[in-house]
Amino acid sequence: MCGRARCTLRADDIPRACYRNNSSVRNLHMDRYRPSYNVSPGHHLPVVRREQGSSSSASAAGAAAAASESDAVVVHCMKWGLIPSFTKKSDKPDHYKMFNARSESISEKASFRRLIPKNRCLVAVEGFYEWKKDGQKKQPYYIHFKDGRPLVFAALYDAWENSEGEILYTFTILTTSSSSALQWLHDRMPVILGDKVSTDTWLNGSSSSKFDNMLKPYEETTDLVWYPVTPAMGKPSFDGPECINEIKLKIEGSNPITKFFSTKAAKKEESSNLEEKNSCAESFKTDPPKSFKKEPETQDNTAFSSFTEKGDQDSRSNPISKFFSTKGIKEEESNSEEKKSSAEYFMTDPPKTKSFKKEPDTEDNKALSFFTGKGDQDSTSSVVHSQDGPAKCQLKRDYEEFNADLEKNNDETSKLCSTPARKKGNPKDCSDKQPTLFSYFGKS
DNA sequence: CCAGACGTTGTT
DNA sequence: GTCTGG
DNA sequence: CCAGACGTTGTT
DNA sequence: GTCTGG
Repeated sequence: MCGRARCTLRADDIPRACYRNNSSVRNLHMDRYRPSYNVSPGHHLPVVRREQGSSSSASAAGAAAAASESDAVVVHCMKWGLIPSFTKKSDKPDHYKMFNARSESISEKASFRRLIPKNRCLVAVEGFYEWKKDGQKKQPYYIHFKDGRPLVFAALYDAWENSEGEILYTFTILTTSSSSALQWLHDRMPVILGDKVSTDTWLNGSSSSKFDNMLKPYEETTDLVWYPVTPAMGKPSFDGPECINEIKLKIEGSNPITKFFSTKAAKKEESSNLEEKNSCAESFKTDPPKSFKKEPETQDNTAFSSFTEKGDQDSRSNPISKFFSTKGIKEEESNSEEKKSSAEYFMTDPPKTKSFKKEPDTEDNKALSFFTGKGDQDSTSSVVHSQDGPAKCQLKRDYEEFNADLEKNNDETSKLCSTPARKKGNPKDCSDKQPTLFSYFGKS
């Protein structure tokens, strides 16, 4: 499923995130956008949809753009949680009813089928959250791309006129079965479109035969990663960078001896687990050894400071054993060496923890500070750092610089902007396996 | 014909 | 709006 | 999705 | 457990 996400992207970065590199872009209702580390249904998010009015007038000022109408898109801020247009005006909109749409059945469901021809859109986010159940306990994980590039979800939107005559735009995110790598966490995941071709196919209203084969679990096992985060973010009002701070999971057994053995067992198991390929694995792969040899980091707790509450940190009950139960596929041997140490770096937390806490909605200024992507970028890329070493570090730097440039050049062109064409290799190559900045910024 | 539904997730 | 059920 | 409430009478 | 609220 997908019921919670992080979107702190700058408005200006959204078209690019959705591979709309050349098209002219118009913004709509973007003043309603509030970047957040904890977005849930009922909140606004920017989506990218085709400029729908008759194609002709699209270029309000698109002189220079000269983009073909067919390429014109709108970054339109809508509420997450579909409210079909046929909803009775008297009804109170329930955004939690249809915040997801099973991709396998959108062509059969009355509420979604009607949207397929002309109401497709894309949703870009930095990552999303998924809860792993452990009996009564639920441990949230943050899932994102290793290189920090935004995820692009396939979505459908609709417009509904409420009793006050206002038109409410809402959208639903398509889901599919989980990739083999994420199966252990959850059986459903959002449909992730990983390259320009697929986003084009989805946006351009191609027939079912064309798109149904891309509404599939994202299986590029090397670029999606994850790690456990504070259970405190389960509270919808808990917002800020601390939502994505990696935490350590506590081992269940209290007996040291038990711990010892379970840890060993864990290492063995993990290493052979398929999950291992994803840096995700490192989250727990490294945990057992860490908690074993080191102290639990009280730092975690400090991260919570922003949200009063009591000891949410009791997440310690998370049994490592749960990982063993995963039906991972056996594969390679352990190489936990480097990965292990890597996890250590994660704990360095994002700078602006303080500024964000509480009242994330206050004003745009605050939001803008996030757009710069300075602080939070670190935590995200830490994974990159640890996993892939120098090479990826470079990427990260490039990415940041790129963003910096963007900020300088595009800040004032939010209304209508067209990005210069950047000829690059075909996007498909890049998006596979080892996504690079080229794959992200490149265009066909 | 009219009336009523139109959804997903998770859990059991 | 559109489809299903009665 | 998760979090949090889950109630009435009577009095001020 | 179940429903409401965010």
